[in-house]
Amino acid sequence: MPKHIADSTVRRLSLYLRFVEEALGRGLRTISSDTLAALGGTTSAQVRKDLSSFGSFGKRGLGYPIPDLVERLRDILGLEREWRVVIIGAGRIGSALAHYPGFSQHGFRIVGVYDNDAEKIGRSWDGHPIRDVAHLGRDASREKPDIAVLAIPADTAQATADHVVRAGIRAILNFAPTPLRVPDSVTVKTVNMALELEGLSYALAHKR
Amino acid sequence: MPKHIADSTVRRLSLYLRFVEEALGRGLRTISSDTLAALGGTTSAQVRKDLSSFGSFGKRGLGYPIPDLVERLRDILGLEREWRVVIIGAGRIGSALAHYPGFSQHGFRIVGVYDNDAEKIGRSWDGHPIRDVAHLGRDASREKPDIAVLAIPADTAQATADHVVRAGIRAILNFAPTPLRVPDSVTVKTVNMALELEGLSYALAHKR
DNA sequence: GGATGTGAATGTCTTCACAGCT
DNA sequence: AGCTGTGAAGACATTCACATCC
Repeated sequence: MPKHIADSTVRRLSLYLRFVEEALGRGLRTISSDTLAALGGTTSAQVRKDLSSFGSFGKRGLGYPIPDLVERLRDILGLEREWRVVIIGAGRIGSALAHYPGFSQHGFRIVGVYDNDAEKIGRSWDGHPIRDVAHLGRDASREKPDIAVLAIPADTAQATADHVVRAGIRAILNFAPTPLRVPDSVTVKTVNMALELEGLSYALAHKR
Repeated sequence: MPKHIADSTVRRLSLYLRFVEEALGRGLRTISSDTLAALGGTTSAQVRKDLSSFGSFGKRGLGYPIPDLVERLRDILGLEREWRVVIIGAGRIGSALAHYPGFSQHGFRIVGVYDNDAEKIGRSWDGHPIRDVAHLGRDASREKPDIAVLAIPADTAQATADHVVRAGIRAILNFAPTPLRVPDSVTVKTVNMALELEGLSYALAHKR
């Protein structure tokens, strides 16, 4: 097991897991790096490198045994346990995420929903009471959330992230269109839809 | 102007644009690679490399003139013109995107909303009538959309993407949690929230 | 002096190609 | 024969460091 696994590798492992789970559901017994590569839009060498980072459990001449592979990938990705998630920003994005297929399926459980809008606080949101974000620290010491989803505007994102970090939460999924500064002990993934759109705009503007 | 600009570079350019626009709004005149690097979470050398790919328009000893930089970046990213967007899948994700600040601000205009659910077709969605996705080809020849946003489940995503490609649309923003196969002439960006969450899960599971 | 622009060095990720196991 | 596992090569991206210019 190497010191460090690249982000891009982890993303591919998640993809493989999805395909392998599907193959498992169809009752298949083994799957080859070639097949996984075709499904995941990569190459067989890449698949083998990715998987061999964590030990060799494929069978030469046959491929990877599917039940083993599912278990191994779920284990590597930390999906054998349940992660406790708070959503900060009771708006459309958080709602979309909460309804994402695979959110609860893959062990992500919403344990709290927060907002800073007095109009919203106290109301119900997809079955969860909306709490005041000012109480996050107090609640967190009791409920020990693992992940905070920031679904709020850019201008309050950094302050809220600081708040989240102080509450002892060590992972942030950031939908605010701005990078966040956090200590090394905290992991952030930013999903910036504006960047994706502008990437498409760039491609359209420059493509022959 | 080099043959090819990396995706990661384009993403950073989008970020820089956001910061420079903000600086412009505050009436600043120039901005240094150091300042941009701090805002964007990168290094000054990286900023200079990124910008110099498109010619040199910084002033040594001063930094980059902000109005020029805004214009140049908007031009590079293709944001001087309006892009016509269709949203396929009249659900929460599409709705969240449509309300994203900067969507219309940055020249992305929704020209059609589609679904395949007979219950939804004909209803109104954020002021747009929901149309039958079966009519996309016919509509597209008239309305010439540039970008299709796929906000639909994984199992129909590839077939819908094929449909979109046949309709002559050359850019896809894919929120379905699966990679898409499209011809080289079509650009796809996939936003897979499950992958981001699992990336956090991985980090939490492995961090000391 | 202060900040850019850029070749060279470094670091990281991907692809190749083939030995080795089943 | 078929397919994995993996060093070595190659491609790509980032960082360094310094000459260059305002």
